[in-house]
Amino acid sequence: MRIADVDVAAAARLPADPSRSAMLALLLDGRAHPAGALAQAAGIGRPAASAHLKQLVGAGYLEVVRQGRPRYCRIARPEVATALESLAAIAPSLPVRSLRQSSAARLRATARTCYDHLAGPAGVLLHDALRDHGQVAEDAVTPTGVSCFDALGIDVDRLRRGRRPLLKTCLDWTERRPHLAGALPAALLVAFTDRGWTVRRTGLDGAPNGRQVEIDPAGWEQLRDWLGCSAGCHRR
Amino acid sequence: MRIADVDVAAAARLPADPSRSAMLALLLDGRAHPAGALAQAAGIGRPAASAHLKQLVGAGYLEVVRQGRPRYCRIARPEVATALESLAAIAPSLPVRSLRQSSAARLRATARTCYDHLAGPAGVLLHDALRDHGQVAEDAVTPTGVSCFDALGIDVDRLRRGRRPLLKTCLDWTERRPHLAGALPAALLVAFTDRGWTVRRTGLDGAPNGRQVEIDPAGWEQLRDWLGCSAGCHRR
DNA sequence: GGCACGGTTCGCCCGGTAGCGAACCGTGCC
DNA sequence: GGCACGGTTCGCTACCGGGCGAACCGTGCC
Repeated sequence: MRIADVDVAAAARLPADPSRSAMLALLLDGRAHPAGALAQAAGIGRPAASAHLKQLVGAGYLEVVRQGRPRYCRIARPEVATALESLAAIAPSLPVRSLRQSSAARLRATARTCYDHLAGPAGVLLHDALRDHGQVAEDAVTPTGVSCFDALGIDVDRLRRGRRPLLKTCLDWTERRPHLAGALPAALLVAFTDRGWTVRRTGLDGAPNGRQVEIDPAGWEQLRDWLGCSAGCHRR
Repeated sequence: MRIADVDVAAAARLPADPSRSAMLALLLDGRAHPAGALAQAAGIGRPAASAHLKQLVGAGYLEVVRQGRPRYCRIARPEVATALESLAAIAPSLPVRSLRQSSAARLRATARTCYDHLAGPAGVLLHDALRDHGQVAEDAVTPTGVSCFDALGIDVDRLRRGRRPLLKTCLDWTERRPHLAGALPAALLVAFTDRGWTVRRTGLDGAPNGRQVEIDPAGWEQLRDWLGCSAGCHRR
């Protein structure tokens, strides 16, 4: 491949836009993100983000994975990541970096919600702990689990009577590992929030979507304590 | 260096323009080129090329070397070349490639003129041969050289009486090695052209600058024969 | 000194394109 | 079926930025 035979300008045009490069920078973690999150990261509206993603997918930079309702995008080929990183090597440093922005990024890294239940690292940790300690087995709640959740004020039998599935395994696209969805995880998030372990946010950029969850260090410790306690429930 | 801390969009903006990427592609040979040649390669006017080069130099992509009147530009850091090559790896192939364009590139690679004398690979070859074989020594023509050039119909003594320096060593920026400039090399180019070894072109893009020189394979062979003959002049 | 040439600056035009709001669509949930 | 939500399409506006012509500048040559 000779440099004169390819259209370098076309390749550079896509990351040359600040909105697209912000999306790509977020996607450089190798994980898949929904279009809405990418729009939020770029600071633009959904229509604009949709147009950008259309271009990026059309150029073969990104690929789309369907997982439930939303569309998840991730970097399609390692060459794309390589090109972005080599561009970063000659890129000037960003002049200012707001505290709000950096704290938002840190927040996003530790906890988020998937609709109405805990996802992200905390969601995966919850999934692993409940499965390891026997409260959950094969997408079902075990008898030990019922009593353990009852201690948090959750009536598993009542949830089981509802139309919503009690428990589903959902692949977490920010962690690429499974977390738990369904009526029980939703109730667990409510229980965690009631106890102040997790706090609903109004949105990273002030938008009132209320889908973000904050776990401060103290809450994180208490949540992990409960997960350890749940192990005790099992042994008991 | 974290990807979120640098302005990837700013880095990609420069090669995203077709004119700039054409210049950069030409400069990827690692050699220095004058601004006019870069404008020609990009197919734009001098003012536009000047503005582009100003941006590329300001961003640290290129550096400027002064050599006589014109300004020569070359890639400043290897990281820039790396970034361009990694962009080329994900770039789409150019749809069409005109025969005229490719033949022009091939032509530029083998021969060109520096104002009125032979430069490029042929100019360097000429410099090396004349110096090796004793027609030229220390920017002066030797007695053996005088008789040898006389065989081509060149009156060295007459040239010596002119105001223009007979011989100067000039660093060839496309070869990064010295070639010969001055009244004698200019007369040599005329002699070569009279014999049909070299042919003046009207310009790569049809512009009537008449500065480009073509050497077809037959002419190249004859020129090399004469350079070998000039060695005989020395031994004689 | 005069000329020629490469390069630069300035002012203007114009095309490409990102952005938004509004409306629409499809899907999952209840 | 109805609702809610994520995503898309459409139409429009506005801005950024590249291109040119004209004029100017500096330098090398004669």
